[in-house]
Amino acid sequence: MFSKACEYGIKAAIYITQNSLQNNRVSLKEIAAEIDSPVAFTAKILQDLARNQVVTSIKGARGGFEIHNPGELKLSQIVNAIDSDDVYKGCGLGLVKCDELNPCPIHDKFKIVREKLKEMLENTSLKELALKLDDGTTVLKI
Amino acid sequence: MFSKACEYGIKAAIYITQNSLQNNRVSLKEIAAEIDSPVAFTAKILQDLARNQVVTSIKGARGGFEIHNPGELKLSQIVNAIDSDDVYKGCGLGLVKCDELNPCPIHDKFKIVREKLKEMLENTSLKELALKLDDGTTVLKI
DNA sequence: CAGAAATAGGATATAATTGTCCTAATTAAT
DNA sequence: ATTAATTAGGACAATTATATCCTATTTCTG
Repeated sequence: MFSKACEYGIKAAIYITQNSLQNNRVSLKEIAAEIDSPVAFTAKILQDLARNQVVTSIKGARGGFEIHNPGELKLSQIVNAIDSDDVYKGCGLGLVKCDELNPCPIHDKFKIVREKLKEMLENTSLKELALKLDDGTTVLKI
Repeated sequence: MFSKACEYGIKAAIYITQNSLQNNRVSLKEIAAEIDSPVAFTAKILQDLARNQVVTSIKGARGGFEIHNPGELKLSQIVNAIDSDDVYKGCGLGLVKCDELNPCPIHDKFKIVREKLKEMLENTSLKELALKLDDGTTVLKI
């Protein structure tokens, strides 16, 4: 569904949020350890998210990553930054010009799934996901 | 969402169905032309679908592909054969052990999407898709 | 039976994704 | 100021997905 990069990106963002809510800045190393991802690859993804204003990066000693508006930041912004919105907006069969007027055979049925996904990504904030980690009802690893 | 191979596979299967419903066997070349896919790559995918009993292949001159039970064949069987059921059964964040007891942060919300997708794939037959092509309300190309 | 038309399948090529390594730049702390 | 800790980013390596090419095999047709 999502690329590996996007999965890492979402997990990283949730973990950063969890810490930013406690005014705790976290380092790349810590993030990668916590979400069980390759350090250097995660670095690239975080650079990307920083360029897209999803996370704020602070360079230098005691630097790291923060997220300032986790209540307003939605999963869709991360997916968009890393994968593109194709996963919840594009045609299920990859047709470039598939739309209501020229639908592919699975258009109508797939639309329902896509809408659900879109709705879910656009209405889920990083903050609510981080809080569910905090209370121990969910996990980021294994 | 689906791999390119899977998209080609679905399109090919729908086109074969459309022809099998008229007792018309179709060749690889014709299929690839009709769904706008690379011929040799499509051949591999059809081999795969044949191994998985989705399509029947007939070798030799006047050979080609057929589908015998399009009313019973569901999209899920194609997706399963080519991609695997991960797309509609696996964890949204790629966690191997994500489940009701040990859910990832997006588990509950993602589950809804996944179920919709599963339902859609398991309840959509090749026959109904082919009929929608026949009556001109849908298209396979562009 | 010979030849042509088709699928099967192995080998290889290309592109995209994932992952690693090294150096540069930045900043806090001493 | 120097050093240590940290992110940025370029270059490269490995893996997987996509695509091509060639030969073998099968089967219909004449």
